[in-house]
Amino acid sequence: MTATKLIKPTESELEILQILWTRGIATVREVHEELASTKDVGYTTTLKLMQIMNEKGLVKRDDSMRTHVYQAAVNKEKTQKHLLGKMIDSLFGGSSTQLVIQALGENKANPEEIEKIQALLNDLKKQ
Amino acid sequence: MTATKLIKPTESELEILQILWTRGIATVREVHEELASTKDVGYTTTLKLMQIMNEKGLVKRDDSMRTHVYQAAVNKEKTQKHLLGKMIDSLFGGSSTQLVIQALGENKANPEEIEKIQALLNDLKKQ
DNA sequence: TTCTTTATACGAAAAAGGTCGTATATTCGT
DNA sequence: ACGAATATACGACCTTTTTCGTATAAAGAA
Repeated sequence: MTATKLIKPTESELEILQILWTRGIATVREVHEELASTKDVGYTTTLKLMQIMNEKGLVKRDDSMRTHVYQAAVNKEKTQKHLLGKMIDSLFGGSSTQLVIQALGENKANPEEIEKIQALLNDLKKQ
Repeated sequence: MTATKLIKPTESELEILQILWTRGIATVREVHEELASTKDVGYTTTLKLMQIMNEKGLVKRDDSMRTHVYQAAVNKEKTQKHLLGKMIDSLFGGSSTQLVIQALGENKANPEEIEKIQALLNDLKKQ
């Protein structure tokens, strides 16, 4: 199965993608240790998950060595945008602004990032 | 099972909640017709789903009549915030600002709503 | 009244996700 | 060389979610 576009990663798959996006490349062992520091899970579970992700095309792997080396095969920003879009549709009636308001409402954003958002908004207004 | 707090509704449950949040109250038939306009699903499927949601405490129903009348039992904004928080953690490394930037980046926000967001940001900065 | 339509209840099975045990192969240390 | 450690493959199983068929009761039409 070759993922041409727009697969929705599951929760567990997302955890693994996070790690791969950060590290660039990693072995199953490395991914697993990082996962295991947070939650209680067996090594073969992580292995199996990554094998499935490979079949789905979410990750690529170099299996020329005994220890396979994995990397993400899907783009981080694209994936974020895709999932975000789904959430906007299913939870916010299609209004991204509504989501933004909600996100800003509760959470603590630091001043520096607020500046960044304001600059972005100014750009949007000009168009 | 009485849902005091923080259940994560499934995709399908969210679709139904959407409808109930919009309409206020609705029968299974009404919910089903609205669902069926979008996707291909049987009546008893919708019924079952709503029965389960009732058990979970996601909806309440008045069954004093032969045709039961349902309404959402969970608050819309709370649910949005909850799910949003999960997504921020799992997809944006805990940074709500990152999510906001991503959401604003792609999508078309109308000028009026941009104003609203800017006002909100100004408030945040003052604190 | 009797047939048809429309409700709910309920069980069961299909689908999807996640978990792990076990088999087997390779590498490493001594 | 050989036992221990470490790798992948793979099947099986358990939950949760989604789907629907069938039974049964109430209401409506004729």
